[in-house]
Amino acid sequence: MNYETLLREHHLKVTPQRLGILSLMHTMGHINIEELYAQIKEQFSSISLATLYKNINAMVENKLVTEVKVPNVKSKYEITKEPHIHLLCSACSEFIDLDLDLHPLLDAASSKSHYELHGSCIVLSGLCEKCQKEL
Amino acid sequence: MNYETLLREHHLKVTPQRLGILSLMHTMGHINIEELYAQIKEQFSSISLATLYKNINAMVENKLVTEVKVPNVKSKYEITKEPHIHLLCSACSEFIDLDLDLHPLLDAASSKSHYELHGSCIVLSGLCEKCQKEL
DNA sequence: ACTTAAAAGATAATTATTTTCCTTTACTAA
DNA sequence: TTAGTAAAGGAAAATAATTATCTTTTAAGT
Repeated sequence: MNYETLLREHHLKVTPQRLGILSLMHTMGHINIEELYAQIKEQFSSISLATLYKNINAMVENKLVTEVKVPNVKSKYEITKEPHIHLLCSACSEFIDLDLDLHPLLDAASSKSHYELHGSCIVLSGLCEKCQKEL
Repeated sequence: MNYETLLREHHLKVTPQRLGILSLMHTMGHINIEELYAQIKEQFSSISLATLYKNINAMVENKLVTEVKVPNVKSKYEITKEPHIHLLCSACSEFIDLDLDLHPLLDAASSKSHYELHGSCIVLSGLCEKCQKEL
């Protein structure tokens, strides 16, 4: 993925900090501000938290980045991709992404057999494969 | 609805403040802390915001109340009911509730013809009937 | 290179939420 | 019904999260 053109396409100036943020977001998948700040500081030791917020906000406004809000977990951010479902593992708080063609999943959710509906939001909580095995 | 038994069933002490909160939540539907505080103060002029938070949190933990988190809008709370979809009107920020049998809606969302997918969360944004007509 | 608008960084300010501590109240069981 | 107790309420302070302000630096077009 070319982050430089990605920024340009979204009418955002290209800066080293922004390239770093996008690169991290890409490799880490869903990431929250805290984690992102800890990581980015290894590259840009003097980066300000305000800068991070300003950039994230700018990117979210331009829909380059998407904010994922779910109950009990800090907002996570990801580079915008095709519409999809975030299945939240209730054990390790990792997301598993599923595409929108989720009819069997929805059925499972409403019957509460395998997946638990987390709150009344349609974001579903369940155990990821990793955690499933550890039970 | 009997709020007293509702509280007892969820192992929460019955207090006038809690009855007031539940009553407001029931009549107002989805409501955020700010609105709730403004309303509840008319009944309990000396109620503390901390009390409100403590009660909401207790009720959410006991799943008596559900928190609905969506992008760009303050968290709203509702008395827990059957799993359902919150369709957020992008004009007036009201919710329209839909049951989980939403296959045609999902199709519409993914084709982006009628409903707009809001972020990557499956909570959908669109115009409610009221706003739809005003366009 | 020069110019300019925007971004970065530091810090302060705001806003949102939680904690603390003391008083009051709901519930239990005698 | 009332005495005891654990929990709830209220006020204020503390903490956490986010945004605004201001000055310096930098990206990008001429």
